[in-house]
Amino acid sequence: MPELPEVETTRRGVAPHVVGRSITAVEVRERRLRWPVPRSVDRLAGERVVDLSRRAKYLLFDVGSGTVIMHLGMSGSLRLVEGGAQWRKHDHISFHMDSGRELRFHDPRRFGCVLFCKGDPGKHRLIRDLGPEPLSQDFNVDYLVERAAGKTVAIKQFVMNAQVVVGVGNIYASEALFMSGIHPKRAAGRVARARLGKLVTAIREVLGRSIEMGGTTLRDFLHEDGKPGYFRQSLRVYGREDEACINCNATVRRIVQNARSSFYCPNCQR
DNA sequence: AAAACTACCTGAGTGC
DNA sequence: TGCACTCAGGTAGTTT
Repeated sequence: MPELPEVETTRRGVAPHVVGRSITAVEVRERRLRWPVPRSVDRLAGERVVDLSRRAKYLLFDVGSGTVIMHLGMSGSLRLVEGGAQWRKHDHISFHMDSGRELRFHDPRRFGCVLFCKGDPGKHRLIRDLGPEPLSQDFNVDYLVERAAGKTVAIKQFVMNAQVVVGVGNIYASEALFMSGIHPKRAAGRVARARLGKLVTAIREVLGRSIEMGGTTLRDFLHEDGKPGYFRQSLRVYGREDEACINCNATVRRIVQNARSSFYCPNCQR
């Protein structure tokens, strides 16, 4: 369940080991990810990784001739291993680097993807219609007010819509709505401007703080093992059904929206 | 056009 | 101990 902070943490952890290095070989052992891994990925041997950036939860490996577009889905992870290291169950792809190490793509549920895009990745179908990055200046109250106007969709689903803003997954949506005192079922168009402002701040804060925590607990990605879980301990409502609200002591509730659990305080969130 | 629903997948957890 | 079952969740694509 990598949310945006984990993807960013992964990017920062992996970048020093791949940017500026050449790929010497690519091994694809399991092609059946969200979409089949194209043969163009196998042919990346000899390419140099010029940059590793992120757009939404997509990792973008700029290799000069194009861009590897990677998504970790629900259960994906990247790990650097010594050359020739044992393949683990669910290791699907290995990028051999000229450092002698290998970058392994691991994804038990195979919801992730590894694609190759020639030309501008910003024009790729997966990228082109995405909303602003939550930590950018483009994501602000004026923008959100404009997008929410007249919308009857629940605010929770609205903020999880990647065409509105990227990187707000199920957990952070619950957290941000709690922090801004908005009921998850409230129609997006019926949230007052001031509270949309609070929501912008809350999303920024919760994502920003998690990225910082990821930074401080950053594994070295050479001996990565297990889940970081660096936000688990600081969740305010998510997963706390039937427990006392940390603000008012009322009982935290869980409802299901679009087949996703939403946690909220019926007293603090209206 | 917008909203609702479906498919994809495996590991963890639960109940019998 | 083991089987059968449910749940979790990102997101593109399809249906209503």
